Amino acid sequence: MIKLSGQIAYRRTTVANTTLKFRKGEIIYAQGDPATDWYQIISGTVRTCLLYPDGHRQLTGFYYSGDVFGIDADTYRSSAEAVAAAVLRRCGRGFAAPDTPDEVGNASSLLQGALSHAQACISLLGRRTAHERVAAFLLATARRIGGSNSLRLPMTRADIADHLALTIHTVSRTLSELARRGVIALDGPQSIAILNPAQLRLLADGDEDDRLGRQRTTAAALGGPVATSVPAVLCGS
Amino acid sequence: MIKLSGQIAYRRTTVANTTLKFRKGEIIYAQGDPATDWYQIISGTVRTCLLYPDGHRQLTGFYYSGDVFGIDADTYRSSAEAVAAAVLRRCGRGFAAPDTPDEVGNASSLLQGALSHAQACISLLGRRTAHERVAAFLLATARRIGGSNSLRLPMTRADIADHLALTIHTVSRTLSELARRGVIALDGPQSIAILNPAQLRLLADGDEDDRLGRQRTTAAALGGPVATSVPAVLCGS
DNA sequence: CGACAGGTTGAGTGAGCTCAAGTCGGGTGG
DNA sequence: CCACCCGACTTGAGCTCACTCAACCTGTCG
Repeated sequence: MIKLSGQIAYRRTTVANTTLKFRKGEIIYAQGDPATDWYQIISGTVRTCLLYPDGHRQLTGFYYSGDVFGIDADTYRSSAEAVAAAVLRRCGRGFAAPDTPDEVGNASSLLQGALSHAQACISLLGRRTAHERVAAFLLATARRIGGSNSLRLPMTRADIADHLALTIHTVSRTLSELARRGVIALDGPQSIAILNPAQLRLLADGDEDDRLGRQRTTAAALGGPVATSVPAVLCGS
Repeated sequence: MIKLSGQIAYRRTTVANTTLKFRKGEIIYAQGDPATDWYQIISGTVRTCLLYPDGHRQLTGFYYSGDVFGIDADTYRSSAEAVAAAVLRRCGRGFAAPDTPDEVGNASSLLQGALSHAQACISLLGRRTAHERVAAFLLATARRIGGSNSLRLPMTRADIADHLALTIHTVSRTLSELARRGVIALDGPQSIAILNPAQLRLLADGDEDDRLGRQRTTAAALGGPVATSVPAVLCGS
């Protein structure tokens, strides 16, 4: 087990901050459960997913070492499952109280983090083509867990597909094609090296000029995070 | 509900809570601006949108009378624009401070609301077909601004399309088909009556059995979360 | 070894995109 | 008042990208 040998100066919260272990695939909490606790990942990977009546699921995020998840108001809006074996710290209902200025942060910053995560998910889904989504996903994942340019994906193709609202076939095909084009290299299904980050960024931003002759006004495709000084197009009137 | 600890009890709220008017199409704040204020809608409609480098946009939400928007940590992650003429109350940077227990609520509940909004957006985008998205959008909008079963959409088809990640053509076609099927009635582009809410709900939940002979295993909709055994029956229409 | 889960790849199909008219209504000017 | 324009919307025709169906490969585990 993990020993928290004095790294935290002094813990005064008598709320049980227990350490839990989950095996691959285990459910941490289910959609609809009362949202009593939130969790911080000590090691491993966790996914949160929305389940629909028709059986399909939408993964709303992957969480890695250090991340916090399970921030919900009343009941959990999504379920959480271990993608790979995970060690978690469960923090009992402290999040609703706006103190805990130490450690991971207070209620507002936790919620901000959750909001940020949700908006990242929207960005992924808003991108339209499979190439854009996969490229954006790879970049986001690499930024989070990538050592230099290689990363080991802890999740399956099905997880990626349900995260990007694609099928596993399309995810697999798209990765294969990126590898064929030399943008990435696949060393087994889980191990990916990003050979051409710039190209991948172009793809993620919707620039597909290389694939088709389709010209877009990507002249200013420079990596400005936002800017988009908005040419003429703005909503009329 | 939420306990405020004494240490942050007081903080003067002399910040200007000003009332502002915006004309149709006017920008309230831009993506990337420092997020100093949040807003409450007194009247009118507002949309928030993410802008991508390639020019396309993802509307992350529509906000109506009483709603609050502009909750962001550091800088605005999306821009906000008036869909129709809007009167807003601007609330200066109070949101970062966990007080303001009066009026619309404190920081945590505002953030919860924003999070809830974001997750609704994810649900819309995660659903797959155009029919599902449009049906879900209509239901959500009717729940929010619908008097009984008729509603007047303040936004254009382009707004709806950018919200659902579809084209205006597909939105228009889908609405026309729903009208043709008698699920809704169109009285001009903006005025919609929901004639068959149950049917619309079925469509929104991914049940399209009525449209095609396509059988889904919806009989056991409560089955395993994944499974996908799919007994290859009746799939070749 | 066989069974099975995860992954890849090919062939064919169709939902939604693109391109292209055409309609409708409101505003403006002659 | 009508002619004209323009923006919003609708609708048709064709195409394409991602889904479906299907086969096969690979590695792991009992």
